[in-house]
Amino acid sequence: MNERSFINGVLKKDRTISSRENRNDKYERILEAAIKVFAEQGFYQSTVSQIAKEAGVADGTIYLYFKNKDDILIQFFRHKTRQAFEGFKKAVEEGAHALEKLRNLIRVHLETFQEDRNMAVVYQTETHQIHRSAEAQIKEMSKMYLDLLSEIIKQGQTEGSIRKELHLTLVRGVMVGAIDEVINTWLHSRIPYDLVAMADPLVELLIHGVGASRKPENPEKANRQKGGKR
Amino acid sequence: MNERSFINGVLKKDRTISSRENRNDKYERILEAAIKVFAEQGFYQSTVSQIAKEAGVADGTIYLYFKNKDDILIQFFRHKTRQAFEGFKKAVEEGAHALEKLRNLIRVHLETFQEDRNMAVVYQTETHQIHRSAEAQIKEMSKMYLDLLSEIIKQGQTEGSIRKELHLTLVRGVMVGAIDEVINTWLHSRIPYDLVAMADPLVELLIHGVGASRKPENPEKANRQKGGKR
Amino acid sequence: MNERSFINGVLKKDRTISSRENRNDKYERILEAAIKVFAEQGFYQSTVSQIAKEAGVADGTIYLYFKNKDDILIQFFRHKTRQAFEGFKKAVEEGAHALEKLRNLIRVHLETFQEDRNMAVVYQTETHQIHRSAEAQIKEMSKMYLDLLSEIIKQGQTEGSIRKELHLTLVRGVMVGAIDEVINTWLHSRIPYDLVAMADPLVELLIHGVGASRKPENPEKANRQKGGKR
Amino acid sequence: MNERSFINGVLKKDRTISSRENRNDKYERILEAAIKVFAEQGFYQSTVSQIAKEAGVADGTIYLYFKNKDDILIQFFRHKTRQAFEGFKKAVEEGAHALEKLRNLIRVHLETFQEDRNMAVVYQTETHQIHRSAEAQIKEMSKMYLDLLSEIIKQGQTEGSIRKELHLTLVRGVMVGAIDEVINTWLHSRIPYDLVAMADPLVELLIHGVGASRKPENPEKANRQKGGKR
DNA sequence: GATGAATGAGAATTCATTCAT
DNA sequence: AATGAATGAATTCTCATTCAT
Repeated sequence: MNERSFINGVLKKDRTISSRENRNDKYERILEAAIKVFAEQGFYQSTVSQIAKEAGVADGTIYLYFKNKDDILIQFFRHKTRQAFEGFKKAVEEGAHALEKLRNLIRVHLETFQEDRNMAVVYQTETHQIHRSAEAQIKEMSKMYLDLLSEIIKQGQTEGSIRKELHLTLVRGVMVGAIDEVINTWLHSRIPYDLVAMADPLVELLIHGVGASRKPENPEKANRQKGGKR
Repeated sequence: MNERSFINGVLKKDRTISSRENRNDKYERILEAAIKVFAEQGFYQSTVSQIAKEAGVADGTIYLYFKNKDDILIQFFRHKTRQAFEGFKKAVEEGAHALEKLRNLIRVHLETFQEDRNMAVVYQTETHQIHRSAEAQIKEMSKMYLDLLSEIIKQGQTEGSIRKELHLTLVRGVMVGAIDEVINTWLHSRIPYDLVAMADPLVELLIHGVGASRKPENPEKANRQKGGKR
Repeated sequence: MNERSFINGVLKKDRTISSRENRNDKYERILEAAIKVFAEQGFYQSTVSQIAKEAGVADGTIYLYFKNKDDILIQFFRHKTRQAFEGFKKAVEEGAHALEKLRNLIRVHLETFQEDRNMAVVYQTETHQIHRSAEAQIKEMSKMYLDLLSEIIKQGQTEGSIRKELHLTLVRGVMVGAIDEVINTWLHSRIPYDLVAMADPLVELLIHGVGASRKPENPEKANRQKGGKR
Repeated sequence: MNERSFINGVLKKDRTISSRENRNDKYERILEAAIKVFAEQGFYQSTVSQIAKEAGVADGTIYLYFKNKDDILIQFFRHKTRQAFEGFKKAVEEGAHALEKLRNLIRVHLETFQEDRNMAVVYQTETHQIHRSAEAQIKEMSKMYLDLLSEIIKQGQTEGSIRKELHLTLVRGVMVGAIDEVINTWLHSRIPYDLVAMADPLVELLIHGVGASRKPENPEKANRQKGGKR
């Protein structure tokens, strides 16, 4: 940090931060409250009043920070989620090869969702809705995640750790679905357990499959897939 | 019974059947209309009036066949879905060994959802939403599917086609998630393609995994995690 | 009864009665059912369907015998009630002098209402409503009763058994109100008792008042009323 | 506190009061409007929209002050009516002996109802209707009034101004009924007259009865009642 | 005459959003 | 900026009445 940026830092702190932090603070508070309420009741069954109450602000105050109710969900995907994804990206970058990257990704993903259960619920719930105002954000988010995975898979195929003949989209789908469902199972489980502990077994499963033998048990099928004779 | 009354009898029968069929017909018509509307707009954004219009009946008629709006969703899960699951069950029974059963299950599942896109959308969407009233049905449905899968997996482990050391819940979760996501991808895809064609590659992937290497070089470790250094 | 009318009677019985009685029968059944339902829930909270069910007929059948829901109430006042009043009139006629007539009236009134509790409830409840379609009937009914009383009172004043200086309307009002309230008390009482037994004490009270002393306890007031020293 | 903030303080106070008054004001306004509408059309034939219009507020505003339509009626009995009854109680307390108390009660009662005709109509009408939700309030109200009367009657019997042998419930019933009917007659009369003027004649009538002679005109009856030979 | 499915007008109630303070 | 009372459009649901069978 050079002098300049140091001063800026101080000044910012002095001047703006207090008010900006207040602003941010209220924005965050409302967003957090909304996520909690959404997680408990679902988006459509939640009312703006409930969110306001949970956030400790007046109903009208919500509209100083969000355009409307839909906008809260949009911002959730834009900020909360994007923020999470920055973490994902970083974790991936820290992996040396594809499989390590995959493992890192899944680990942080599970960690992040375990740490913020409400976020996890809202994410899992509202992501499956179509035809909504937050659609664009969801798609964008989804794309970010898929792109992240795509890169890993492609790298794995280049490196030889992932079978080259597999169709990218399918592999990606299986991975996404599997991760999703592991989280869902955890969310709906009556008895609490450590979600992150599922990361490594999950990765192992994705890589080696459930099959007991490496050889396709069924030659015809294997031919059909052209994935068999290895 | 003279000829006259015999004819009357027949006519009456005709009338009765047609009217009974009408009744059934209307129930089905409304349910089908509702599914269409739900698929297009989501449950909460759909109005009873829209459903009535789509079904070609008056608003009040809906309430002759369904207790309230929620009940329509409940009946969807109770009837439409249960019906589909009967098909799943039969397909599974027709399989000789575990892997064949799995393949059969996934095939009919994809077939069924491909054939009734609206049903697929509503199923995928509303299953992930919070529906206090339909919760019981969704849980029951979900359980049926999971039980079906559990049986297959256990059989596979007995038969030796599925690794014995894998945790049932995790395997099941990965399978369910993968299938779900394959359907979701298909539903959201802009370019239409044959969903059923995904069945065999999907099964292959689930069984053999994405990994290129034959065996986990270190069985125990591989299972646990640390399966990387090969 | 001459021969002619005897034959008529028989014929009527033979020919018409069966169908007319059926007709009458259903009319009565519906009316009775309606009164029961009205008594239990009040006019506005009762539905035509409930009445139909109680009467054991289809909803639509109601409209073959009554113009609409309001009409049922109107007919209640027109028939059930008029019928009761015929009995009242007869009882009054059987009295020799005014006080006996009064006693007779009150006795039959209480008897009739005790015998048909539902009728009593509906009568007491719906009579106090204003602004309804049955208004005309209620007024007519009410007038009949008031006229009956008026005649008795006037006769009593002529006979010397009722103070001449009392205002007819007031006396009538007090009598009507007192009877009404005695019935109401009985209707709302948790412990059942014989309503008719109240008749004589009630009459006694109306005639002699609650006061213990012969003379008005308060001369001035007595003067004001000119009803005191007798 | 400087002058400025002092002024602000005052202003705030002003504002607060005015706003609090507004709040109260609106509650009262809606309640008053509702009573007017109920008086004109009866509870069940009145719509919330009509009340809102009469009160000059939006439909939704009603629900800021009342839980639902029923609640308006409940509050009517809880507030408007209780308020009236406080006045009754006070008037009774001001009477020296039983008969004076009775006269006072009846006078204020008639006064109060004459002054607020709508209240009188709603009271007389809805008290006799079946209102599941308002039942408790009506009962409570009714009990207050009956208790007031009971005390007076018992005192009168102690004092010797009311015949000891009379049954409390009957006496009370006759009084309540008579008062009720006097009010009803006034409410339904086409030609307007002074209701309060009925108070004294009514009391006189209740005390001395309608009978011209103090002696029971009919010995048997008198014996039966055991109210005769005094 | 009898039925009861169908209708649709009408009512209560909710709630996102606005705006005066 | 913050408030929260007020709004009124929108939605669900009921039920008297009709009418084809």
